[in-house]
Amino acid sequence: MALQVYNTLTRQKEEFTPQREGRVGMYVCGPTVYGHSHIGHAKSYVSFDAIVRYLRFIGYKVLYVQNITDVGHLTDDADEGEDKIEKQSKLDRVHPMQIAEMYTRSYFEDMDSLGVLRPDIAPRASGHITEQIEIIEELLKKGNAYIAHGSVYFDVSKFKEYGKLSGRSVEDMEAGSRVEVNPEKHHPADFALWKKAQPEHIMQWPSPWGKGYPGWHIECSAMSMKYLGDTFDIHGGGLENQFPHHECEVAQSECATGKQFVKYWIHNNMVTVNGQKMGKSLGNFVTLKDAFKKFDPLVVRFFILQSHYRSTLDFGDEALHGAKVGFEKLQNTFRNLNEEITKASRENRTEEAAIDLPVYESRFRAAMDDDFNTPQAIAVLFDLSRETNALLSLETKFSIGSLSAIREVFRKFGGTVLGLITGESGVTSTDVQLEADLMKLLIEVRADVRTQKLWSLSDKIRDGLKNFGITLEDKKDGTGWRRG
RNA sequence: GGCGCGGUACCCAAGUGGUAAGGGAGAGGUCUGCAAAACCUUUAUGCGCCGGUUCGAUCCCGGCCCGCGCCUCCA
Repeated sequence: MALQVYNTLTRQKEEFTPQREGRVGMYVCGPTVYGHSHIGHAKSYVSFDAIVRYLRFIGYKVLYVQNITDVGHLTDDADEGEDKIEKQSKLDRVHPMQIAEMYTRSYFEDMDSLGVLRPDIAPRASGHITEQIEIIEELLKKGNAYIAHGSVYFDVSKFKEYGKLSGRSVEDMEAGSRVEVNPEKHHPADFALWKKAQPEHIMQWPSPWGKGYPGWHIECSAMSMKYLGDTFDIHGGGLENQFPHHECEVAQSECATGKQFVKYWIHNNMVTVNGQKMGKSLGNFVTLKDAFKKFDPLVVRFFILQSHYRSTLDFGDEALHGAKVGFEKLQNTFRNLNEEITKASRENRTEEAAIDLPVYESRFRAAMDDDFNTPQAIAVLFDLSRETNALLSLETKFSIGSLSAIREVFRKFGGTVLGLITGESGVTSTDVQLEADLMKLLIEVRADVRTQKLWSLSDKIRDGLKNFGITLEDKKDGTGWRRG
């Protein structure tokens, strides 16, 4: 069964076949960096992270490009309003590029915490002004755009396929228009490619049409095609950007090149809070930095992957708590398995565990092949977890070989693909080593105390450690400990 | 008004034309000094409502109700 991907362009699942065998070019709309990232960003980029990881896992060489929007994204109607970055810079009384730089760093910091692999290229819009101007010139040359008072607009009437991605027609939009039409535009659906800058505008660049700055949509066309070619395999982004942003990208790109822009469009759904969309303009958003104070970033990642990327995800404390406990269950299994492997390495065991790992592997891959169904893939991991726990609780002690085989499956699927299972040492810093030695000593002392049945003293140690965030677990063959 | 999505147990959330994954919470049990962890058993005769197609529908079709998204910036 080959990989099936839901393509917004055709509104159905399709077998995934990249244009060049073995290689995938993928572009995902990145953040506009004028504030800290929120849960919505997390859902989007964690989802695409899982997609990239899986594509690589099944053997594709993926070039993953994700832009940073640091200019041109306006606060209001796509062709009016103020530049978001510049607005924030005025509020904070610092240079716009300082705002962009600060929140770009903040963004990557949060994504790193979530275990999101960095894109291969993270181009800045402000660093690609010339590429954007080139496309605009091409569009003017071909008659797909027009100049009005120093600004340049895309002429929607010249692209008869406008609306094919979002499934709407220009006529439909006129009827429901809620926004006052910019008088410079020939048609309400026309959109800005280049905006003339007022003298006080900080971010402006010279262009054939005078000083100005680029419209929002053009940056993605310029940067994606620069690094991935005129036609590339996957373009991803949030559902709310399907229209107008992505529709405009298609229009301007295909008019400029005369070729198909993107083969597969992948849109991820929104995060809601109490059933309502979470958005910057609604003021009900939760920043990741705040969320991480209450929940481990990997718990947030797990929570996100437990629902499908095309479903909405309702963010709430109760649900997050459920995710926390479930995630810990998975981690416990993996830790216990590692401990058992350590023991097995010191003993001569020959018993093989009867566990059908290939079945787990094929179930996992079938889930991911079906439009990246991470919730189902995680369910497979839980099934494996339960069977592993059952094996570990048996009297029989299994060989290091059969235990390691199980660990490999956890590492591959839980680690490499889903990015949930990380760590398990390899490198131990001196602090970690000291901690381990101290814990070993404490546990030994407590064991002595317990043989003398001095329970209150024994519990004092356990309760005290609990206050430091360390949990002791007494098992048949000794006491284990963990953080949390 | 136009376009689109969803309504699955107490909560989160997959899914299939043949009788409902997984996680959390709850209940009972095993283990244990106790706790924690883990394991076993259990928890929707039912998948918004009403019709239709079918041997059979939660899944297909039609209608209705409710919620949500896009059509203005947003991942």
